[in-house]
Amino acid sequence: MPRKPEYDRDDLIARARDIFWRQGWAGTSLKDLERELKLKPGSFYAAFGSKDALYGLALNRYAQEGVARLRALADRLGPLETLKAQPRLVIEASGAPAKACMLAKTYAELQAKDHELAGRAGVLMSEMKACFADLFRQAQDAGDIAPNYDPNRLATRYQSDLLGLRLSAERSDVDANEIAADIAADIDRL
Amino acid sequence: MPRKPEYDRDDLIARARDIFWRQGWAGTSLKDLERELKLKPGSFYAAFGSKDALYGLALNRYAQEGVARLRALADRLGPLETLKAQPRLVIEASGAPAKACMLAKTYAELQAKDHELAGRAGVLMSEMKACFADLFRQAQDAGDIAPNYDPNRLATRYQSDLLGLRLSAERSDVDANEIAADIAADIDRL
DNA sequence: TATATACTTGAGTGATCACTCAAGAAAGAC
DNA sequence: GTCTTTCTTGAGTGATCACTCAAGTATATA
Repeated sequence: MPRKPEYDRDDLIARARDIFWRQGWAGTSLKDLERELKLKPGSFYAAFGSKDALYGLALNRYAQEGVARLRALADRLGPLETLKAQPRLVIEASGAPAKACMLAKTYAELQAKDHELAGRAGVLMSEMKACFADLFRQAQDAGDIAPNYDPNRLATRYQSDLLGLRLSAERSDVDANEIAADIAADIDRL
Repeated sequence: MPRKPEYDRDDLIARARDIFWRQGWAGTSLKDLERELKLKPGSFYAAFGSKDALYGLALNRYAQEGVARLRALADRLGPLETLKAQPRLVIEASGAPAKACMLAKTYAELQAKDHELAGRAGVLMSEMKACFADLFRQAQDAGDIAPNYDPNRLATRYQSDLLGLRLSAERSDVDANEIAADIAADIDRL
């Protein structure tokens, strides 16, 4: 009997993710969202409940797609080449609204407030770290990386490097391609 | 003839820096500042003009003290040992209000808005990068680092690594000491 | 002591914040 | 067509934002 919504919910979440990713949590007002999503306040709150709830959905979507992209890459290239390619790919992503990692930006912005979304971002970063550790482990099993390294430690350092790289890539006075190449070169020395 | 202010301006700037550093630009309200600095709005605006102006002073102070600390360290340890010690020191700093770099947090938060303070943060990061490049150059001149490396490129990568390290150090699921040790170990391999 | 000068105080400004809700519009079920 | 259900609309909520300003207070100089 009911009427169907005029919007595509998944599409709205993806668009919201891009806005939040670029502008941050405090930097994005409901006015911004209403304008970009073409939703009046009533529809917005009927659909998502709150700004924070939508941010949470956007964050999950961001992380989920990141993991999916990494796994797809690993299926094509194998673990070692994936780890070597990721730094370059992550700063090339031409359609992305920002170079820096949305999880890191969220964590940095909201952690001091003990905001629930910071906790969520932390968990998602941890899951991403686990993905990297898996790849390092697989590369080790394949004999591409010396067996004396601890894959968890490698993953921790690798993720830290990626966070730095992606933040640096936002700067105009930094050649992020050089950093990406140097990170990839480090993988080869393991 | 006039009356003297009851506050120590330098001390207020340092305290404001700590608040901004921890909570960010949007995350710090004038109420926060008035409470922590024990200043009524009238005194605040007479002293600093605006929230942004005080943030600018705090940012300059942050960068200036960072450079001073690095130079002092270099005088004691020499360039190579300074570069090796810095990662550990920067995440140890027990009195600091946050592990992450205030310049990076400012840049990440405000760059999308084209805020003047983001530009300032970028310039200050660039100056810091130049300091690192100087140290790499000096270490090269001293024969501690092979001469075929480009000190500017080393500095870019090093700063990127430090940004990642300092962001990672805010996370409870990451052992930042391991990352710091690994960054220092990288210096030794040059 | 008298005066000039600046500092302190805090109520109050308009703007914007996230969010609500009642009324109107649209579409499937009958 | 009629009814029921949901979606859309947008004016309006109280709270908080950065900021102002006039009145009161303290102090160094004359």
